[in-house]
Amino acid sequence: MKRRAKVSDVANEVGVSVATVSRTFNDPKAVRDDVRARVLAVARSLGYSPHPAAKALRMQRTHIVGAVVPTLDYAIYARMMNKFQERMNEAGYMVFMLAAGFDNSKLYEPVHQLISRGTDGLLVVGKIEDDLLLRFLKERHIPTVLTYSYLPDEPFPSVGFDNYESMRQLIEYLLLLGHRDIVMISGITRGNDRQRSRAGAFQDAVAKSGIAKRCHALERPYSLYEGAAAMRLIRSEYPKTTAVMCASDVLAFGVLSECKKLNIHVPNDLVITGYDNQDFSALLDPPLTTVDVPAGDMGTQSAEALLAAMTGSSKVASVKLKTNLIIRDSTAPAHATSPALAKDVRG
Amino acid sequence: MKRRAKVSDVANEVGVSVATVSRTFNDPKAVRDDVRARVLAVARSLGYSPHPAAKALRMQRTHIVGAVVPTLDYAIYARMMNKFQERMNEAGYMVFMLAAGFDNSKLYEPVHQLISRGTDGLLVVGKIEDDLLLRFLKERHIPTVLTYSYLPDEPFPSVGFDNYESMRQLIEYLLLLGHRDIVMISGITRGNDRQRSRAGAFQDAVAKSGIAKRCHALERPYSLYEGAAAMRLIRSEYPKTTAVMCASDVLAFGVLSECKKLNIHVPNDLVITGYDNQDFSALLDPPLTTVDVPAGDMGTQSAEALLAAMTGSSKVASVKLKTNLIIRDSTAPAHATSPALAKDVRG
DNA sequence: CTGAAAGCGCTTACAG
DNA sequence: CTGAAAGCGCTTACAG
Repeated sequence: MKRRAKVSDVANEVGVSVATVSRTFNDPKAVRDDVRARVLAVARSLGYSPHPAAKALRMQRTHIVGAVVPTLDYAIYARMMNKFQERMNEAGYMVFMLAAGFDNSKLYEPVHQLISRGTDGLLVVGKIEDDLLLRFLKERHIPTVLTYSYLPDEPFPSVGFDNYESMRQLIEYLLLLGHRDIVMISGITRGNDRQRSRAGAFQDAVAKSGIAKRCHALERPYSLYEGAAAMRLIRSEYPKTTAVMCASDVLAFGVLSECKKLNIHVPNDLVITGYDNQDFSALLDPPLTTVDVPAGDMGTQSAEALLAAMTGSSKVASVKLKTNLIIRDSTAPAHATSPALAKDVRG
Repeated sequence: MKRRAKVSDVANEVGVSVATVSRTFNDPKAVRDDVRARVLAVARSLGYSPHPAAKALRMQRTHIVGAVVPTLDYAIYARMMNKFQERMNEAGYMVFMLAAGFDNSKLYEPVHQLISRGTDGLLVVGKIEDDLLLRFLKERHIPTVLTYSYLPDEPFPSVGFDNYESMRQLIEYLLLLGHRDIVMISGITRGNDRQRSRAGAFQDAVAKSGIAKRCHALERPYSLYEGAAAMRLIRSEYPKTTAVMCASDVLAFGVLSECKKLNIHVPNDLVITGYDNQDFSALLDPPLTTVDVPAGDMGTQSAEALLAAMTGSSKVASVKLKTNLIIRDSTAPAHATSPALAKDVRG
């Protein structure tokens, strides 16, 4: 079994001190050109790379960051994390991903463990609603960036979009199309600021329009089957409903598939909207009106922000990303509205 | 800023040596009951946890493992990794995930880097087809487990299923239904033993049935749009096709959505099959015949195998997991076949 | 049952 | 430009 090469192995073979070997890598211009060249050559031939634990111990930096996401089993997070990792790797960092569930009020235990294992920085999806964790991060001065939501008033910089505003726009569009009996299916709002913002946008808009009594809000876990089940409930409990707004494309997919079973025609009998603009959404039948979310961008820019926070000099600014309302046939104004109106909204 | 507590902080406050503090955690019965209690209490109040880098340096074990998956952006891998992580965390390990693409012949560079960063063990999706990496893992004696494919002849233990056999069964079923003009759309086979096995099962089966000339195989990256595009090609190039077999549900979803656009009725005009049994597959219209893959199980059992490989005593046995043929309406024998025949195949 | 001391592999202030 | 030495925080063989 071949032992891992260490600085002293390289130093011995070249005939210099370990200090010189170390400098070759960490402060190259401090060592004479020909010596550096010889060290590099030997290091290469021995397959030397610095022992990460030794380096981390000495430098008090692990070059590891933690990323707290609700789950990996959701395309948007997966895509975001792919990009985040890519950028962090480029910068010499490794990323520990922690799938911690959707409730950010119970983050202390898992995240504390993550940090105890040694991380230089932290990325968290959404607002941290766990005071214990908030205090811990502050005390220990852990560089932290929030992502997914744009949260200018939080104690940490954030890279994300405006969940409230994007949902509000979508609702305005449905109101413009003439819908007044609307049901929203959001995700579980406890410990989840994104879902709360989206559900809140709905409540506010229907209240403002004086149609709160005709509208209803449901909370369901993200899943196709929950979407389908919710649709059955809507059909029996709120039969006058003309529009179902889902806070995720996955829920909308479930609703749509149930409509097919129930022989409810979309969009003629019922209009459906989603959120996320997943790949499949354009290929559903009918294609889904939804909100496009810049997952990849968010990953890259979150990495940028975290790197800045870790170098630590100046305060890192939050970044507000744009969403796009994508109007497709699942809300096509079948009879109710004129093409002119639809065009007006699109523009 | 609160400094992180270390052994000497605890030792000082309790009035014992660092050795005793260390023993309290690593060899509790070697320290007197009352002393241990006092140490524990102080450690707790100081929020002490051993510095991971120091511990790793001293023990020459990081308690970190690497997991090499093609991408996180695929439900099956995500679900598998969720379970793998869960089990590894329980056992005191952290998991570094590396999204390394689908071509396992180009794994050396990224995996070498991963290992240089310090990992006690390695999980790899599929067969490693990179000789450089194979040699490196052997030389350094890195405990390694392969997953996804059951590979009894590889130099490392594997936890997975039989891609060839499961696809063969599906083809037999289509042949039994009377299909003779069949197109398979597989993923890219280069550096991917799973796709090669599935494509190989197809080639062998149609050759054996003497219908190779009437059948065709396409290779496409995993994506909805590639599936849709492939369907357009099938329609124009192979118009006699009565069955399209896809090596993933995602491709099948794309094919199905294109059929809808082209006014091809499934299953009456064309029969479609997938592979993976993703959540959405049962909710497509029509629901998709596919192969159910035990993603969660695979994750847990891979963790078990890797833990065993790292304790290292005995040789770890490979585990063969079962797949299930799930027959749904996308292959409903519309006119061609009798219910009796279908029943026969299901049983 | 307990403590003093060595050493894991690295980096860097200090002296030359 | 280079080297000897200290020290990052831990664990454990050794001595008592």
